Amino acid sequence: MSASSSTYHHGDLRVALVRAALELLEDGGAAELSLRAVARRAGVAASAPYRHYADRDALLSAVAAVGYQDLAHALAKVHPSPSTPDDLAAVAVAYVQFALQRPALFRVMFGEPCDRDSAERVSATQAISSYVAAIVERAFPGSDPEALSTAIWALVHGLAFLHLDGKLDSSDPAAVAQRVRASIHAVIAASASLASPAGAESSGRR
Amino acid sequence: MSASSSTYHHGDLRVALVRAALELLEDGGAAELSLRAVARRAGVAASAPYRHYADRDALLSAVAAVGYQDLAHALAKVHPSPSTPDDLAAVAVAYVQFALQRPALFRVMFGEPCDRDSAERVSATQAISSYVAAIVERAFPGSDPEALSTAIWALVHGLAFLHLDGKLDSSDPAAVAQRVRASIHAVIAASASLASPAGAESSGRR
DNA sequence: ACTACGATGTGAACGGCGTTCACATTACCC
DNA sequence: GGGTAATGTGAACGCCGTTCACATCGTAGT
Repeated sequence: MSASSSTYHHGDLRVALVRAALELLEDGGAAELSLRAVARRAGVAASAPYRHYADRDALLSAVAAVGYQDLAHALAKVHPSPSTPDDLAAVAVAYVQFALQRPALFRVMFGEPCDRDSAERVSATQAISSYVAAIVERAFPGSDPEALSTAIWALVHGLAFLHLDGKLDSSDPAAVAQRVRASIHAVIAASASLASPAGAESSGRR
Repeated sequence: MSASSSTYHHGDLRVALVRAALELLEDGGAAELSLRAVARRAGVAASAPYRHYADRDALLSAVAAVGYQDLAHALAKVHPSPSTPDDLAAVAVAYVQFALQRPALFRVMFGEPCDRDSAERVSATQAISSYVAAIVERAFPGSDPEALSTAIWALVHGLAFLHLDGKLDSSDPAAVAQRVRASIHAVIAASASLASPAGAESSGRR
């Protein structure tokens, strides 16, 4: 914005760098995301970012934090408070679509052995985890929320990565969505049958 | 081996490079895996690898191919022909353990936007896919093998990545195994109840 | 208003990287 | 043995992350 155009001390390099990095991620692979390229795009010298970020990983963590917020927003937009199996499937489709539409950002968020200590990352992870757990508890009140939410998060996350890496065909978005829904519905049917004590013999327990 | 020790044209640089790369991956992060470091470890000039591999990605693909074989071997060792839900859970635990024990190699295999055209990678992917599908068909003959095997592969793959990235605690191997088993059993119970509602043999727990 | 100081940006430099190219060396075929 | 293709070498290019001395700017204290 023009708010900072008159300053020769760039104004707000900290956020400008994150924005430049996001722009590079959008229209180019993650391979082209170098500190020097980000600085170039922001119009500063290659050494300027070090006044605001300790190293490249610190900037990447800030970028990832924005990614987590965007992902959370994309999921929330599907349904404010998902509480049925179909809601859950829709959220899962949105998760995978986010990964496929912004693959480079998704890899920055999840792909690399990043800083575990980054508070932003840890809290974002817990946010996702509790978000999934909340859906599971609403949709399947009788189930073990711990195991079921872990399983569902892993299932959705795995679907995203397998499509991203070309292990599953991602050329047709509709087919991808259908595949995600089919996978989710399998898990969902299971938990439903376990939650309702009516068909006791169907669960095969004990 | 000493078989190639007398040749000044190194003998078999092609496989020596892959072996050097694997050694570097084992006792160092994936970050230290540079072509120059691999060449150094193999005792040749930095440009020598280009006589055998088009570029760095080509060498990485060869390394990944070995990783796929190792993974297949590790899974087969758990059970030669898994056909019950418990067998499937054990295979899933082995999959996640492979990822945690050889994280750098696992990332090379699955992490990056690698060459899709590499025949080795494609066939290895199909091998894993059909392997999972075969287990599913044996264990759940009445189910939709397509959807169910996709879901299970994604579930296991997602569990591996979430542990690898620290999104799930991986400090205690036993706890990890328990978590994997719990997740798998949820899905398994569902498909079993769906596949064979009549013959409810006790397939729930070990 | 002037000055001193801390915050911010610059440019050059270091070593490492992937990759290329001309050149040297070796293995193999006739 | 001599020619040829395969294989390894060393230097070079441009890019990378990172550091450091230095320049520039906003601002607080007087």
